[in-house]
Amino acid sequence: MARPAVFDSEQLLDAAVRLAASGGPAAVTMSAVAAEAGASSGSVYHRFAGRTALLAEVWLRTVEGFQDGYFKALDAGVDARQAGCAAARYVIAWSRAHPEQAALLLYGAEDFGRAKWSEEHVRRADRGNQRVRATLGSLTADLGGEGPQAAEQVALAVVDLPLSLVRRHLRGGGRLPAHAEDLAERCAAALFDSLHGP
Amino acid sequence: MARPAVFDSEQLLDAAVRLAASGGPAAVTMSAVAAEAGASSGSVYHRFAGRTALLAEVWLRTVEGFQDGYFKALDAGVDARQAGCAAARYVIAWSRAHPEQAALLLYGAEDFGRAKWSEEHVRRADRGNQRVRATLGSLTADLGGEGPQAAEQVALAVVDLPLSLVRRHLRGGGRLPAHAEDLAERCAAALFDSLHGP
DNA sequence: AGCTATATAGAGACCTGTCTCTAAAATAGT
DNA sequence: ACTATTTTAGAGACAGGTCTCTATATAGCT
Repeated sequence: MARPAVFDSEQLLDAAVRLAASGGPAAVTMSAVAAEAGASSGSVYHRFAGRTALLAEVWLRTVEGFQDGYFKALDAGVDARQAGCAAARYVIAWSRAHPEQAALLLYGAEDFGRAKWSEEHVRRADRGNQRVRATLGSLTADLGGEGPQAAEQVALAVVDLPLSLVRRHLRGGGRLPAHAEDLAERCAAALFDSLHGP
Repeated sequence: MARPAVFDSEQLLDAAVRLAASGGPAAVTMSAVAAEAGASSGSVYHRFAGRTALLAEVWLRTVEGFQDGYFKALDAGVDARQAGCAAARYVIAWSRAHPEQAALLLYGAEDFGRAKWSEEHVRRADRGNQRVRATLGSLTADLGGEGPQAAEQVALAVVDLPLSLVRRHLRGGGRLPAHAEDLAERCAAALFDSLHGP
């Protein structure tokens, strides 16, 4: 009943991911995305209300894709310590499997223009953040940690520290070494143990 | 013998720091710096060859300013463990004292256009990186760590982890809480101890 | 006062990116 | 074939940034 689409949103977002991975959020312009996907600028504007919306979509799709597996990894372990270690490993494994998307994750929502996002996009971002906060809060409790400092230490162990490891290797075009998962897990475990230890 | 300068490079770089802190490297445009410093664009071009050079200078001045105290902190301790802890604390303390410059440090040289820098600027950056690598290498050895994984773990403890803590609080406009130094030191110590421990 | 060396002001050419708008293309159902 | 609907192509107005260039200002020295 109508002309079939040649370019769908996913294709254009894929192009945006490639651009952001190699040149940062600033490289994601409407015309660059069009060129990267082999489309015209009109096609990009047909799918996205403007650059602000495109940046929000590419960020949210990436973060939500990452979080999907992240929560599964956290649920898998038999005890809290194993769950936390699995989460730390997952950050590395996912980044190894999706290096371009991982490069996106090393930026923040602010770098993708969060200040200009629509309410709907902000809500989607907040929902994800809220879910992470809640999950890490109960992980902290299960690990025997108490107070905001303990929660922060756990967040560092299972989010920031693995991401730092990714940043250290992906910035500069390299790949993640084979031992990265082990290193992330060892560091996370050390931080878990120091929650009560001496 | 000549007209005295109204705007010197430092003033303009200070303006660039303020812009980068609030809007990221993308906000550091020649005209924005001129406006922020109350100068004309001509004055900015008189001091810097172009936007590429300005970005390189503001990044390098910030990093080198940070590293000055960082090396001193690493030298101060009586043993390697204390030196490492002092370094971790220093990252937090410096960021607390210089929140705008700290916001810069959360980006990378790539975000400041490293790919387009002059050879001279690249050399300056490499020199600093090299010095950090060497210092952390001997710190790792003094801590009894062996191999590239140990060096990486030490770097995570005394550079990336404290910076993650800073990122976690400064992104979103907040301030560093009072306990941040203690938290950074505790985490660093835990990572040092897991170098040999079980 | 005139000269020289340096600094600033700001106009304007050029480029790139955003976004709007119109025309054309393509398909399923009638 | 015709129509309704959706999609694409791409021209062009507009905004903002980079960089060049010229005119002007200000100090010390003679």
